[in-house]
Amino acid sequence: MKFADLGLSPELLQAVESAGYTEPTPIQAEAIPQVQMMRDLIAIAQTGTGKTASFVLPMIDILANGRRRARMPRSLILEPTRELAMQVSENFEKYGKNHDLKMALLIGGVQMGDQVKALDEGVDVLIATPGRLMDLFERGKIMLNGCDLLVIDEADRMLDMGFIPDIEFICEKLPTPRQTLLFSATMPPPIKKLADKFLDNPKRIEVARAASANVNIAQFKVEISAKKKLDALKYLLQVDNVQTAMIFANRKTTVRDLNKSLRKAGFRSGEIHGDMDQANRIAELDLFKSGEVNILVCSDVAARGLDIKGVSHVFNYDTPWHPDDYVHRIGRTGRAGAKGRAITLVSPADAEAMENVEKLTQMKVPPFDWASVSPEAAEEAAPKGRSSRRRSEEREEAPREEAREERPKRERRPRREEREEQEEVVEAAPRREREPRRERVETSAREDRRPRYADNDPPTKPGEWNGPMPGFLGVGFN
DNA sequence: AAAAAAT
Repeated sequence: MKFADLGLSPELLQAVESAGYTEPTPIQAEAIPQVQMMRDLIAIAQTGTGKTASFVLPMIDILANGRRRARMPRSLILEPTRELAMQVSENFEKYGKNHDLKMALLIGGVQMGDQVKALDEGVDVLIATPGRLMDLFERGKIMLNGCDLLVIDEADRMLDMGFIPDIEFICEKLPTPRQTLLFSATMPPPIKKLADKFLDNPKRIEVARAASANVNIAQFKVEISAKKKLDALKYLLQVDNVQTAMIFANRKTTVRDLNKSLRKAGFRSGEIHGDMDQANRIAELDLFKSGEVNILVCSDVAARGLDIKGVSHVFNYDTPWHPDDYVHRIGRTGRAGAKGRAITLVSPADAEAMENVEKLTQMKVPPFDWASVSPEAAEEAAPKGRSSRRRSEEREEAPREEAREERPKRERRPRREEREEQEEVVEAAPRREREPRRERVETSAREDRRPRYADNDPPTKPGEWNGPMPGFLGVGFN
């Protein structure tokens, strides 16, 4: 099957080809003909399956016929987050470059002026997050009665975020008959209900089982105490051939603190979470995409759908509360057939969440194989000032005492305490020692952002390895 | 328990 077999217009095919694609993904091959036939569609698909192009491509051809009118958009795409909306608009630009189509990106956190101006001039497609769309609608800036093609993307995520009432409100303002396409990774009952109410005899397609993890992603866990997570992470960032990594944490405060610590330690890291203003979110994402920053510390704002090329690693600094999010997070790597690695730091507080992840994915995540670390890399990354031999002796003799000595004396506010301890560890390493590592990461990131072990890395299987992790990290939860 | 989304 080739894109050329799908009955897309020559202009569109040219754009697809110049973007470097010749073969549609399974969801594209299934969905595109349905959209072309103007059928309603329920597509159950994970992100990273080529879902976006499966509606963007046929929409471009549909919208090529007909004319836009002021304030009356002809089609609407709803996205749960601003970043996803931006990404879809980039897709429209890429694939619509040979067409005279106008779009408006309606998201919060940015000035309304340009959005209103675009609406006044008339657009073919609106790409929006619900909040800003509702806002503009209530201000009388948009008429939705000419909008007879609707895409609800990431419907289950919209549900999680409490957008269903907004979506129902919007659907009621749209004309009938119209064509409605609904994309969702899962089909919880409220989404089913939404589909029954607003879709007409939809064709249902399903490409990958929900929560099935990509075989190109090698997954590992590191069981470790909460206070050693930072050390373990910094160590892994150096010894696991990390080119480009996204590091997820459960809390925005953790994201901030972690990025600070990593930068202090000389890593080129950035951060993204929902408390940052939109300009900063965009700027950080751009730095990461350009490679200027090769480590992005993120909240779950970045867990779903973001398609960034060449992410070699996903780290879960915390195990996500909701097991679905685990699948989404690790799906930021191993994209488009590339191999990726996903490493989750599991403290006792994370243990239950990890069990839920393993239940959901029906797979045991194997322990990280410390024996796979090359001795040179291990030596370079280990804390300075002690020989590796001495470290292993310490591990045998008195790991707990050592940990206790370093601990600040306050006992009553454990969260503060943990943070202070992290800072201390960072300060302990002499500045001079950190420089070479920085150089090394920079050059490798510029040359090739994809992981190097593409061929010899085995897919994840329940691991047999039960050996020790480096002495300074201790073993297991201790 | 968190995060996201309009101001």
